Amino acid sequence: MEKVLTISAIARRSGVKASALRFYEEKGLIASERSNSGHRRFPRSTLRRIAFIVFAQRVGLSLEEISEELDKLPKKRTPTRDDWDKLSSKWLERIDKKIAEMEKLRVGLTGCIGCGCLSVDACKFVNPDDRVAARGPGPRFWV
Amino acid sequence: MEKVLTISAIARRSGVKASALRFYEEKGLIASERSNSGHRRFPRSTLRRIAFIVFAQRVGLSLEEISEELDKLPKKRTPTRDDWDKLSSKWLERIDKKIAEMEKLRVGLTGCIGCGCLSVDACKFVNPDDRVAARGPGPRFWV
DNA sequence: ATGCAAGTTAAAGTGAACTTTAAAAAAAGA
DNA sequence: TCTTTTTTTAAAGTTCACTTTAACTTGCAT
Repeated sequence: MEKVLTISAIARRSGVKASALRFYEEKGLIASERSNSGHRRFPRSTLRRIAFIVFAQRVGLSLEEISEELDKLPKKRTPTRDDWDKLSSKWLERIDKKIAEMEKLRVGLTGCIGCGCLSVDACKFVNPDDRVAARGPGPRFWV
Repeated sequence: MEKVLTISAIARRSGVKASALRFYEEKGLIASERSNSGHRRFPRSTLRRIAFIVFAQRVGLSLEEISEELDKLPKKRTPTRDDWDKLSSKWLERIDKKIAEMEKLRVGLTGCIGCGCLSVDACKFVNPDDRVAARGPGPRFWV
């Protein structure tokens, strides 16, 4: 069991492509030392970090948000299970919020089918006020 | 109450920007006649169509999927409430699937906190097999 | 020694869903 | 009539999360 891992070893064990790992490093989400020849050497703890990233993405966090979360981990020592647990607690909120939103859509949909109100004027689920405002250019996401 | 609406009227009533409406028309999601001078004139039924689009997006359908759904509407006559209801039934499935996925993440998260297994090797929620394969370049989405 | 796999970088490309820009024409209000 | 607002088009720009490409250097096995 090696102490450090190459990029392909990390990729194989995490299921995240090497190109994505380089991208994450560029964004500061993970870090590596270099071998004499300049090749990346990742500490084993990187695997847990990547697990966090992947899970957080599924929960709906953007890489920027994930980055902010990861910045809360202690820098001087290897994060303990407790450190990780603290970050994850935020996910429950997020997950519950997502579930709640879907439930709301579900109720809205049933309601709209029931009353036939699927129109911009009447249906509060398609109402502008109910949607998030676009921030800047690019795709608009409906939280 | 006018029979046809200008693009700004549609934008105001739907909360969807004129630029997005033009984009939707380009993609064939909505259609318009033209005035003598070449200005768009949308039939009132466009509002309902846009309501459908916005709602469907919140449920998680892509514009392409939405386009396919809209193509199922009758072309010869104005769609009835029944026509719309048929399309919406697909949403319930989709919503329930989304809710189920979040519940799964929730259970997984609780489990991972409980057993401290948030690692790539042990946790089935961050396991590669559990994730969708990337199809082509671009962002990867975890269904 | 030779050859191939694996690693490096910077820069450009990708896909979705739009937005912005620019230049010109038409409609509406004072 | 004059001015302001609205609308038109085509083309280029934007964001996110990566991937691909190209040109090169290293590592490892034969």
